[in-house]
Amino acid sequence: MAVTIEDIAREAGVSIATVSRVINKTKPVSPELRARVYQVIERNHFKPNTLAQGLVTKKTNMIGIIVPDISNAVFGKLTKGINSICSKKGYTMMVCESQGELKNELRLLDIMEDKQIEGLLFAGVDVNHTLVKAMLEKSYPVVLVTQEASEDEGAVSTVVHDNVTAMYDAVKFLLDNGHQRIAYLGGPKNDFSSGKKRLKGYRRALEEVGIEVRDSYIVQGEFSFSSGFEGMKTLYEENSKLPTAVVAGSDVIAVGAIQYLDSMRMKIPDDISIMGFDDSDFATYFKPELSTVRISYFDEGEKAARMLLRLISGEQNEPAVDYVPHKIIRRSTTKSLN
Amino acid sequence: MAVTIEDIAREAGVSIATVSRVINKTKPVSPELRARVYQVIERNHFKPNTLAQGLVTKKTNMIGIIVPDISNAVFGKLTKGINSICSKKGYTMMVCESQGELKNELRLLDIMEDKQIEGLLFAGVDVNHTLVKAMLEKSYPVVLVTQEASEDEGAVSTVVHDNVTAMYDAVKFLLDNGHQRIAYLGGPKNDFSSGKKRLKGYRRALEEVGIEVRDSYIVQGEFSFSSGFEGMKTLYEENSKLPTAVVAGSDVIAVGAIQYLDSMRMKIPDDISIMGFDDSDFATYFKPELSTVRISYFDEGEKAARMLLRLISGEQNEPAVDYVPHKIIRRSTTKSLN
DNA sequence: TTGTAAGCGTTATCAG
DNA sequence: CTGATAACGCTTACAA
Repeated sequence: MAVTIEDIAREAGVSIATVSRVINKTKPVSPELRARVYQVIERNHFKPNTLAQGLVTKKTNMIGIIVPDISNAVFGKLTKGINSICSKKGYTMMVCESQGELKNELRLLDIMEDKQIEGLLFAGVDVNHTLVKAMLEKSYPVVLVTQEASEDEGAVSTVVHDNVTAMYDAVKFLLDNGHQRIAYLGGPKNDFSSGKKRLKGYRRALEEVGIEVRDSYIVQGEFSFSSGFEGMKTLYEENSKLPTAVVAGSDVIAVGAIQYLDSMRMKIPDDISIMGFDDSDFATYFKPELSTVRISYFDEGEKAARMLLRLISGEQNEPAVDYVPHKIIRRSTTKSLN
Repeated sequence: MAVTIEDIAREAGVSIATVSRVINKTKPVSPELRARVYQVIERNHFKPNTLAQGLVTKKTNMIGIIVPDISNAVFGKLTKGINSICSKKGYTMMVCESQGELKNELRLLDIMEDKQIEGLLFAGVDVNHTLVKAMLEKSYPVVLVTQEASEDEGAVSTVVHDNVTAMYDAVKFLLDNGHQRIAYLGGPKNDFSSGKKRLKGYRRALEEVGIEVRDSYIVQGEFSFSSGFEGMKTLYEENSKLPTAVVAGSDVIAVGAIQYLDSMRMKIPDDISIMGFDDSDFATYFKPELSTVRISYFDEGEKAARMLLRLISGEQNEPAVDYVPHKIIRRSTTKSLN
């Protein structure tokens, strides 16, 4: 069906070796032959079969990406960042969705191996020992992105933002603005980096200034609007003494909380301050605009992709950890009490 | 390095053909041998090299996806829908970003061919003759999704929502609610399905009831917040007689428009009604909640993937066009004048 | 039911 | 500089 290197060789009156050489510029070929071969290639729209190439060279120019949820904006940005640098280097991405379930993640790790990817970018929810072990056994290098490993720390390369410090800074910001009663409305308990770590940052900031962290001020749920709404409801109903500010585990959660407060006729930020996390696109779509901590997932994707490429090329050999900066964005859902 | 079929054969004391047979269940193998082979496979974690397999069988179990913007929520949903059915059937997705530029689209079409994908899902911006021609020349079947071809209609399979009717229905909804002066705040002029077609629906609805469509009520831009903001500004400043309602080409545009009106102290929906398009996640995140026309991009992705699989399996041979339904969602940014 | 061997489309080694 | 030819890892007639 498709035209092969052999067809070209025959038509150009040379050996397939020569054709291969002009394609890959791997060894000198006389100008005349080269020209002749190029002609025939053009005329026939010849494109080498990458499967055959990969079979012998072990280079497939494909990298894999595993994310929990393809349609989630965070992973969309991340993937875009990854793509921006990979496509530039001639790599194509195979992207898969794990739903954040270990079973799927393990299966995809295998599938990726079958497909002979050259490297993998992995965004997980809880990268535990089982997962790390499986990754280490694979034939390709992997870099964790967005989530560091929860066990076997440092065993596999990682590019993340510092969740502990990011949330610490958010709380600190509120503290500096005179807030004392600050609640935490976070994501899943079992989410290592975006759940546990952020909560840790919250705790640390409070403890550092000697404020007691009360359990009734901590609500964990999902990274969703409805979870933010319900969580805020819980906070509202279970605390006779309401917090003056709440830090949310994500912008969507923050917005859900705002809507609940709105339904209770609470004014933001006058009655209560709300701080988001991520700086999603929609953070400035409505009034009051959301104060939040900005994470550039696009940059994170780029950085991770660069590291993976270094690992693939052998330019880098040891696992490394790289951090992407975050930034507190003060907008209109937070108010100073000073 | 990796263990091959030959290693397995040797260790199990059978021929590689036998191993191949037990792997693919392609021909009967005696129970004893089968068991023995399975054992060895398990013990060595053997996984056949899919490149080698693909080279001979022409089946790579990979499909391609080309979208203008990976991080755009619409395409995120679409991709998720595609993935949901493809992964179920054992297909893996290669996803690429075209930025909506013809040059890139053409290049990616080629790359996909190199990679030996079995089929392609294509989301474009203007699928013109050049593009259609290129697609038809490829070795794989393609189905257009989200965008029908702007030329050579019907030449390549398509799964879309009916943009003309969807926008027609939106305007009709407003008309039925007593609005007479309705403006259009749309996407790019050069976007065939989401731009031109929607505008066409707008015109048709108005003309049908004998309302003159005035140019000053039509503003086209980008599918972005700022474009919605600026577009609304233009509408506001260039019309002494303001519209009582505006239909937007997307929810983001609508939200940008709302923010401009808000800055002008206009009340929504009392002073002016706004209708979005897409029914994005954030449509209900803030008050007033956005009235819009719902398109289920996830379903669209699923439907398109199913069609592609049918094309691949040969179950379907002729190009077909399939429509996904839309639905008017009345929420709080539109008001009845009746 | 099992094995042998001829591809699949390239690259790469080794002579020439 | 150029050409045979042996891999690469697997499937699939064709024989046995």
